[in-house]
Amino acid sequence: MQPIPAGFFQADAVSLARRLIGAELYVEGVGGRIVETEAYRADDPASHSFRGPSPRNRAMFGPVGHVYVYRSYGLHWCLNIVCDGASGGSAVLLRALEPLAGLEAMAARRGLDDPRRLCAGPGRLTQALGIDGTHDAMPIDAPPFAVVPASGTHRVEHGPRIGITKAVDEPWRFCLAGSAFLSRPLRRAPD
DNA sequence: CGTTAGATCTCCT
DNA sequence: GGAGATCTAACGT
Repeated sequence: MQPIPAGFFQADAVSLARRLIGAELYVEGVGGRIVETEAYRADDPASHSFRGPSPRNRAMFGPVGHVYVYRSYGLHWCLNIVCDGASGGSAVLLRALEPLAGLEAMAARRGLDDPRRLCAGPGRLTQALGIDGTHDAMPIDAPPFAVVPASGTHRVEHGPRIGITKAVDEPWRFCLAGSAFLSRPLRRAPD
């Protein structure tokens, strides 16, 4: 696996969210292709960082290229990559993977074996890869994590984010066009 | 197909 | 006290 280019994560959340589509993510060799992301900017009312640092979100104000892992609705974990470190508070949420390696480990952790449902959603993705709060603030370009940049050509579509109640119209959800591994179909803007 | 309730963490008012 | 970047099972159509 080739290393991540220097400065890969040194970008604003929206451009990194787009660039991560088609890249690959592995944890202890288990993972696959990133097919769905969402951008959360520092000045974004929907972002956990909007009201400043707290014990939970402190990783969002730490080094670029580290992860922010938080507990969602009391029982799920969600994985973000911190970016745009100048002022802090900006990150990309990883929402879905196309499983490529370690399918058996994922199935065991998830309690099901349908590849389409193993990593189709932020909580499912972390469960399948064995990610929890112990990973919070770790660098994503070092073990147990590994990221491989996208290669070749592919089409990226974007639309509104999911599950939020603020800034609902910002089209900062990015998906690999035609992927069968999304958490939900993309709601496209009318022509 | 669709909608709903319940799991119970972290932060804000 | 209540909302939230979620998911699952259960139930109605």
